[in-house]
Amino acid sequence: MSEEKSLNFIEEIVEEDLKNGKYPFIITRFPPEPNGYLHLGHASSICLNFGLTLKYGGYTNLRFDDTNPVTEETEYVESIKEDVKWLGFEWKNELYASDYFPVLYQYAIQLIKKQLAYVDDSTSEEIAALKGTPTEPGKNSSYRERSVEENLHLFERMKNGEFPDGSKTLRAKIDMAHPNMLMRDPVLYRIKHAHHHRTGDEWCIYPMYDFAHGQSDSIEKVTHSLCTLEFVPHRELYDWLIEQLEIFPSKQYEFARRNLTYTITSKRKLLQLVNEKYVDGWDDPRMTTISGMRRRGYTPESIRDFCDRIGVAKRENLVDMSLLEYCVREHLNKIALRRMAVLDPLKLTITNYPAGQVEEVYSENNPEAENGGGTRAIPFSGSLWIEREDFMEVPAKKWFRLAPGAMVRLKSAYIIKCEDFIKDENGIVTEIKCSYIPESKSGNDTSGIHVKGTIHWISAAHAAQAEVRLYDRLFKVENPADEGDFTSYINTDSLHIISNAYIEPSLKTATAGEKFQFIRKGYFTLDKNSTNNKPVFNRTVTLRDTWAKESKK
RNA sequence: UGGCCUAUAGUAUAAUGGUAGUACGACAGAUUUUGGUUCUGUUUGUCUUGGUUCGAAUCCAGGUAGGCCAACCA
Repeated sequence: MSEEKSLNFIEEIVEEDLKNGKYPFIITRFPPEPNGYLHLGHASSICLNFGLTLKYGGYTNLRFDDTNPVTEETEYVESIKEDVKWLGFEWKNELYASDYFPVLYQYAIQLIKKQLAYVDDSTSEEIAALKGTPTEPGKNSSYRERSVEENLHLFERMKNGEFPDGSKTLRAKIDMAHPNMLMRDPVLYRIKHAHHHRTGDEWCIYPMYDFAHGQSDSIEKVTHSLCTLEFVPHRELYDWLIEQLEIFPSKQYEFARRNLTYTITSKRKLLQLVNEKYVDGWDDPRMTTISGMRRRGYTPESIRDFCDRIGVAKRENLVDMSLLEYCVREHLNKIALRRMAVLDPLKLTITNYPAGQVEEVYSENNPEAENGGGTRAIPFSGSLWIEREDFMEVPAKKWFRLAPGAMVRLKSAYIIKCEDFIKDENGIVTEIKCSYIPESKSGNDTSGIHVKGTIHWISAAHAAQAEVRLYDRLFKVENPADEGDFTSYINTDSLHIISNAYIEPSLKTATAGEKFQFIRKGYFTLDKNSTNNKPVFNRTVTLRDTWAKESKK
């Protein structure tokens, strides 16, 4: 069991830093901006950051990067905390970049005094115009050479609320001809007379990401500050600010964000789906948000396993959804209780079963568990519901379910033979008539008959009703974020509601979030929309279906 | 006419100058009272051209392809 798993490039850096004594232990942080719900991409980052300190010793902070009051809300803070906890991780400290506003303000004053920052009266258009382009150098702002005293004075007045939004900024004084656009006198502070979710109206100037993130890392003595690839060009500025401020040298390392086929992992786009009502809220089970996946029936274990399997690297990627499905099936197969549910009912009558007779049959709760996870009693009678798709009037090749004259076993009960079937005037089959073999009862079958097919069923008189929600992929194309308007790729058929499925009686006492395998149909969980009269089940994922493949040939 | 990042089966990820491996997928078979699970097998790969070396996926150089950078977003 001691096989060595190879290290990803970040683990290699950490091991090296630990080995040569650069740090006695490591500190990481997970730094979400509270402007949306967490999604699968964040899960990857969470597993990385927390996983690292769990593995190597140290701790991880949860730090909200709340420097832009206009997009941030307490609701998001709460959902983020819930999701991180649910995924199974514990942060050392709950922190906010906004806690550092006073320190950050002092840092800015330090820069001004070192003549490394200045107050600029340019409009954002003017700043953009002087910025140059990636291939042409920018030009100095005419406010660039203000004196230290004047800058200090103006910056204080900015803080005091003497200027309207957008009228002034504090900029770092670096190099307008720098090949890295981010080094061309980046804006450090902007004026926003906006209410902040934590500091209220205390501040009307707010630091930009670049003047908050690295400094927050440094204040917390974060050793390894992990972020995604689009921040690579920011690293130079990150290091420059830390160096000029002469503060703890946190180091930034970048990894590639994960993309998943047939979905999007962009907070902005997910917000759009919510706002434009393509889905029913952030926790819609079709969303790859953590809360959506939780509601859909995914387990934290399966998500962590997925993140572990896809690993961490620096190249562009588009991970196959089938891997995620594999992970959740693997876990659910071990833990989900087996139950029977008929989603598309067809009446079946056993003609030689004593009229009015009811008996109990026993079925194991989980064949993967020890002793089958125990058994439960299921009422059986001569009048049943079966799945419509389990009968074929003209059987296909290799078909081994019900067909005229064919035999199948009713799961955990008897072997039956199809004797006849009834159609209505439209040619729709309305009822199957079968005979059963009394000696074939599960557990003490003395019939000597072997059948290939086993189907699930529900006794009509004992059936409970449920709503079942079947989900399909939200997008029709593998990479909806690739080009064009992603909303044009939305699969308009991603939710199929079955309002009157039949479920076995034991399912009536299911509790929210409980995991089930509806035999032969897939994994399901009880939705929060359930009522006492009508449970609602979400399909997490189907079972692998080799027959579906076979029948397409 | 810039800077930076990246390139290994269909997908994701190893191999850290010395036998190109693993997982998912696909395909075939065995087992099965779930066409599930489990088990076995098969399949497919180092972007390109040079160079260094006894030996290169790995080091070097030039190409090519993809990505990121011109918010008072993060």
